[in-house]
Amino acid sequence: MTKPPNPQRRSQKSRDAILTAALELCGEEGYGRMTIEGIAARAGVSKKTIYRWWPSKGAVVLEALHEAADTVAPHPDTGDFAADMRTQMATVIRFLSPPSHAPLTGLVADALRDPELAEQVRERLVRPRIEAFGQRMRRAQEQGQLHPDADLNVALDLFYGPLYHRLVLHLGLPEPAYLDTLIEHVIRALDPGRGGS
Amino acid sequence: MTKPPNPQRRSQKSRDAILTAALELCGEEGYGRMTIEGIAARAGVSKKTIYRWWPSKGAVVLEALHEAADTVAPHPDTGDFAADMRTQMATVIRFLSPPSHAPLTGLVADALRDPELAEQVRERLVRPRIEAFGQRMRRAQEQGQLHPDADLNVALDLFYGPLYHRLVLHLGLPEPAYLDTLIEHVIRALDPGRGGS
DNA sequence: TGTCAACGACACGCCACGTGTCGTCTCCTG
DNA sequence: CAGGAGACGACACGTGGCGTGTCGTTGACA
Repeated sequence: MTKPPNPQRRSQKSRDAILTAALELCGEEGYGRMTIEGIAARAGVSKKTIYRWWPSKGAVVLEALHEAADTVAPHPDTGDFAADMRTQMATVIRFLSPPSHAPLTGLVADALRDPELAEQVRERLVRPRIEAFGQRMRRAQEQGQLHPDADLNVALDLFYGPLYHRLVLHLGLPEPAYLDTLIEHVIRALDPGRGGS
Repeated sequence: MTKPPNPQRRSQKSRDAILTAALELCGEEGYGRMTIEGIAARAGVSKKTIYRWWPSKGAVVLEALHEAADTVAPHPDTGDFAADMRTQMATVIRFLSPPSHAPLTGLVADALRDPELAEQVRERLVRPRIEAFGQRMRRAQEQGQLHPDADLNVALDLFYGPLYHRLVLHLGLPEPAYLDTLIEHVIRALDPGRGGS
C-alpha cells in the first residue's frame, strides 16, 4: 500500500528537531498530554513527516530515549560493587522522576497497551541495559564482591524490581537511605552460603 | 458549578450494568480500545450517567476491580510462609497474565498518566493488599518462619517488585520454578543473621 | 400521592487522529 | 551540470471519542 520511504533521502534536520521537540514537550506538559500535532508544530515540521517515519508517539519517544540512553545511567566500576549499584540505581531513579513527566514512564504506559511498541522497548531499550548490568555483575563476581553462583535474572529482579514496583503502584521511589538498605538485602540474598534448607 | 448528585437516588441497576460492561469490554477488545461510549452502549445506559458518577474510564474500571478484588488473591495461612507466598503470588501472576490481565494492566497504564487516578489506585486497590501482606508477614515472624527484624517495605519490594518489573518491561512473568527460587532468595535476604557488614 | 432528581435519548462543539493532495526544494544519478 | 525521483512543509479532510447541554420520562424517597 504505502511504500516505505527511502532512508537515504531522509532529512536529518527534521529528524533531530522531532526527537528534540518530543523530549522537550514531554518534560513540559507530560507524556500523556503531548500530541503528534504538538510535536510537529514545535519541531516546525509537517505531521506527515512524522507519520512517514514513526508509527506512533511512543515510537518517537522510544527513538529519542534510545539516542540519549547511551550516555545516561552507565554502570560505573570503581571496584566497589554495592557503591556502584547505588550510583547507577540513583541515576535510574532520577530518570524516572517525576513519574508524570518522565518520558520513560509514558513510554512504559503506552507499551502496556501496544504489543509492538512493547517489543521495541524491550529489545532496543531494556535488553542492552540488562546486558550492561550483567557485565558489571560478572566483574563483581570475579572480584569476590558477589557470590559466584548468583543468577543474573534473580539479581536483576531483586535490584530493579523494587524501582518499577514502586513506580507503577505509586508508592514513591526509594530515598537514598532506603536504596542502601535494599542493596544490602539483595547482595545478601544472592549469597546462598548461609541458611538454606 | 456542577452540583454533586445525590447518592441515595442512584440507580443500583445502572451502576451494576456499567461495571459489568466495563469488565466485559475490557476482556473482549482490550482496555485501550474500550471507550466510555462503548461501555454506555453495552450497559444500556446514557453516557451522561457514567460521567455523573465517574470522572474517567480508569475510575470505572478501578471501581469494578475494587468490587471483585475482595475475594481475589487472599493471603492463605497454612502455617508454611514460603508455600503460602508461592500460592498468593501465583494468583497475582495469573491476574497479570493473559487472558485476565487487561483490566489491571490497563488501569496501571492509565494511572501512570493521571495522578488523581494513581492516588485512587494506590489507596483503594494497593494499600489494602499491602495491609493484608503485612498481616501474613507478621504471623510468619511470630511463628519463627521469617526473621523478626524483617522490614515490611523491604519485604514487599523484594517479593512483588520482580513481578511488576517483569510486567512493565515485558520480560515475561515468572514460571513456578523460578518463583520458588525468588521466594527462597527473598526470605534469605530478610535474615540479617549472617554476613552483615 | 406528590415532587424532585436521576435517568435515557439525543445533539452539539471540540480536538487529535491518520490520510490525502499539491507544489517546492533537495539531493542522488547520469 | 542538468534531470528526475522523492522527501518535504502546508493544508484540507473525514472519523471518532470526548465531555457537556437539553429535554422529556421515570422512579424513589417523603
